[in-house]
Amino acid sequence: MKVTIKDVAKEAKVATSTVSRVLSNSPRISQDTKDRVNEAVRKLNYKPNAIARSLASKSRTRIIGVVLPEEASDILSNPFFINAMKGISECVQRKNYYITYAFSENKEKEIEHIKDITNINLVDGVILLRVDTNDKNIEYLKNANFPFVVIGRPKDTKNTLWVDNDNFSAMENVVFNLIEKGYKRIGFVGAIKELNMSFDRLNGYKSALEKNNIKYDESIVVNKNSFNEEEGKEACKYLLEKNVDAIVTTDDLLAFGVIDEMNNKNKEIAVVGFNNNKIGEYKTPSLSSVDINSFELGYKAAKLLVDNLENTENCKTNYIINTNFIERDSTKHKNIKKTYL
Amino acid sequence: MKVTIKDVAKEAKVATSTVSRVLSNSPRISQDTKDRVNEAVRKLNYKPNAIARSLASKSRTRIIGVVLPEEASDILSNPFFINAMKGISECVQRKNYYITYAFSENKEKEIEHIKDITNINLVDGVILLRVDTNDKNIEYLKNANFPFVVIGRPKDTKNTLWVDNDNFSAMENVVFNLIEKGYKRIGFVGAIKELNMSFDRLNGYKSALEKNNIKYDESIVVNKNSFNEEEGKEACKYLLEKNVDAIVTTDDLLAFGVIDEMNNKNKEIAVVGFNNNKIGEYKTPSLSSVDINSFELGYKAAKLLVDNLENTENCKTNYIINTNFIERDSTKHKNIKKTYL
DNA sequence: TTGTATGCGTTATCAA
DNA sequence: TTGATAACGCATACAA
Repeated sequence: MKVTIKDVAKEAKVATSTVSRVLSNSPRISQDTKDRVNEAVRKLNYKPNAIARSLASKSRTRIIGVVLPEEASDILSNPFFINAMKGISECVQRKNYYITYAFSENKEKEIEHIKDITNINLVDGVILLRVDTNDKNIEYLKNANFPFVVIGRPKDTKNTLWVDNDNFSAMENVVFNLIEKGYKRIGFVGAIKELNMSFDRLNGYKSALEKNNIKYDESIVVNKNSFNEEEGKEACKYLLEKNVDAIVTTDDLLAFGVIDEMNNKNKEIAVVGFNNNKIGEYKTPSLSSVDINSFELGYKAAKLLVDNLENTENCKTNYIINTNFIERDSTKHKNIKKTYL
Repeated sequence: MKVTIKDVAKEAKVATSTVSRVLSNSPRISQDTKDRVNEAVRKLNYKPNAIARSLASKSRTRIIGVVLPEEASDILSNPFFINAMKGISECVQRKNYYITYAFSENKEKEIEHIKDITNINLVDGVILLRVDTNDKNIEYLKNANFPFVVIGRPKDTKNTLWVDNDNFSAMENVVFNLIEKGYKRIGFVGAIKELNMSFDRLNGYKSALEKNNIKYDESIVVNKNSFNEEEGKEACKYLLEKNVDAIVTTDDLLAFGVIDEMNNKNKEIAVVGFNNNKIGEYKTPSLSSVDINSFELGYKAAKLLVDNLENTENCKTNYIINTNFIERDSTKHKNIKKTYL
């Protein structure tokens, strides 16, 4: 039979409430009883029942729900998700919390799952790994007044907990870099405009051009419907006809397609991706990419949520995570000369 | 305020116990009250509190603990883990269960985590994603008499729930295939002998040789300490000196290293990996690999556990999952002629 | 500083 | 077929 707080109380010859207080480090307690109780705890190998504890303390389960977005294919090939989850896991363990998660087939199942885990009081808070411009999940959680944090910049930045890269600057920086290297006509390939991330990266692109007195040319900006190689190929085919000498993308998968098509057509242009996917190292040429520090994004998201859960006042409400531009062969062409500048 | 069973009882003008019975589909209940209660449930949008329910029903939380093994690097590059988790997630959702997991830094933290989640009654059962020949986790769970299932073949196959590929046959099949193609001298590269998987695959290799009257040569069997490219390179360097014309490995990461070294030395031998890592498609030559159906492994593991949790009698105690040998360029050499046979 | 009593939201037991 | 009421294991307000 499981050993309960009653057994410990009996063993230490105190009341259960005293045991409870010792375990929660209540200040008003004598060293003597503290020792006796701890001794009994050790002797009986007592572990508090998490469920009962949650119930008594008003449904604090110390469980965080992680919502994985529905794009199944992404999860496989995009290192963001797995790294973000590692970051979440790391933080959560430090704080003695737990994670629950589920893969959802589609957006409906996704929100059903959120409704489920929040309604039945399974989780204390929720982490959303992605945000749409018009995010139903956020809307629901806000309405239900349920604690949550999003990775990505939400519409309402003031009343939401969020963690994000500075996607604007990250892309601006990439384009600056290319311009410095001498690239003249830089195409843009994005996907899923609805994501704020897409929006920000496009604006970073525009800004870099503007600051370098290059006219923004809508005809070399392509927006696709999803992040995959096929879409990248199509975009590249189109852009090569427009005589670009470089293509920046908002995701490595798009960039992979771009590289394939470029090789196919025997062209040599600069290509940049986002997320620093491992596969990029194996491409020919190896792909230059922006590392978004997924681990850190996850870690800080979890931290933000837990801090706010435990400390209702004066907590931070967001973090901005640094990005790193990892340069590889796809942006190192010898035929481009600095003297062009 | 949250709506509880009391509110529903009041609304439907019945006792809380009646509401509870309706919700759990108790047979002895009149259609009339059933309707009234269901109506009240809908009207108030009542959702039972999972925590309270767990407590009252003797700590059945409907949460399954998934234990990710400590090799951090693996988790990133080995599609097995993420696919297995998708399988688990899929099954668990169908059965209305939940998952909790944590990444562990090392074996000690791993078992600490298991002790934690089992002791505090957070989970009803545990899924282990990997098994050592002398597995401390299994030992602990068995001793504690806590329900669990392992992916991989445990020592005590009779008293343990387990799901595994037929690793013996999978490797035997690969080697048979190579021999049929005309390869004469096939080297073997494995890692972490302690894993039963390693043991089985090596035996499959031996068996195929034997059945083809090829003498087993220990000098072309290499066992490394971990699954990574560097180890693969070293093994390849060694084996090339032994004049092998093919190398089978127990993991794609090892095979990647083999390919790199082989290209480095400008040799052309056959190479085979395991796990069907996406990156293998991008290698030159693209890597032939054994797909172990990770999704199915995870799915069946979860199914086995839940079935046994709910149905203490006459359940299955293991599943064998099929493998598929995916042939790519690394085993299609034109200079090897069938006539050699 | 410690003990008593009550409640958290269910399910289970026992009567009715 | 239903209703009261006692667990489930712990935390906490209140009393001592």
